[in-house]
Amino acid sequence: MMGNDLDSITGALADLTAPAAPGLADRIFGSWLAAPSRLGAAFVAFTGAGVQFVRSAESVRGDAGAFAEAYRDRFGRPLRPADRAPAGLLGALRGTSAASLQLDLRGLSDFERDVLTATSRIPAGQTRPYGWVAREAGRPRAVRAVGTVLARNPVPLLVPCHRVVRADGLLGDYMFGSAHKEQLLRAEQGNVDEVAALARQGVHFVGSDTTGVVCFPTCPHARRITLAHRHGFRTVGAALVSGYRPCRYCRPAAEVIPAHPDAGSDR
DNA sequence: CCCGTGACACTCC
DNA sequence: TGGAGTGCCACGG
Repeated sequence: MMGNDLDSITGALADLTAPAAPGLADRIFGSWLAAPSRLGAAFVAFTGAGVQFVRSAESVRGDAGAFAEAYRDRFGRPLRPADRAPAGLLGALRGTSAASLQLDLRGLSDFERDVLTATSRIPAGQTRPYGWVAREAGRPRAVRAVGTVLARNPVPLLVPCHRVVRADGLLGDYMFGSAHKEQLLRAEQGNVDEVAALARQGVHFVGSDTTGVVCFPTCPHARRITLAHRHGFRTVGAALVSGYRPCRYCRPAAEVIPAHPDAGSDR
């Protein structure tokens, strides 16, 4: 923690000089600062309710003005320099402590929030396909819409959209470029090369014949299956047919298989 | 309100 | 086997 007496004093003074409700100031402007992240310097905008907007400095050519302009385009308010960072922000940007950081996601649609929430549940170093996020968000067929939402993720790095990948094993696109997507996954100890090698063989799921559980290849359970007991599958269905059940941790398939054959002629 | 637009997925040759 | 074609859904103009 970085608290000290000076911080306490200046914080108390700020409270005295700014007696208005924080919600009022939030309606007039947002606060911004620059901070180190796993993608180099990053610009961060926030309100009293939490972090609202994050962009790598590189993506705006290191121009804080361009960042503020992008913020204004999106949130309709100007930015003002902050004197201190929200609790937990620096650790979260660094990827060391992802917990206890408040996000201000007001203004997003329910669908967008659900997509970001599902995405934030993907552990570091692991990946899930877009279809998985769609299912976890409660709209199993809104796969393309998930991509649209993530392309506009207001808080990349904090909501780890770089962990959402294509079902065919390719990493897919990324707001800051797919090279950075790969870089982030490697930094998180993701088994990027192993997954790619499996995908080239048509394997997208891995099961253990001792536990009868089938996982995504990035699942920690999958990664500790010894070679002798490891079986690859192209689809979850193929694994189920072989008597495997989906891992309850990485959930490569819905617990209850929907399988409503004729649901096309509704309404 | 219709239409075009995607960080996708699945099916066929 | 992989690339084109088609289906998909949420949004914005």
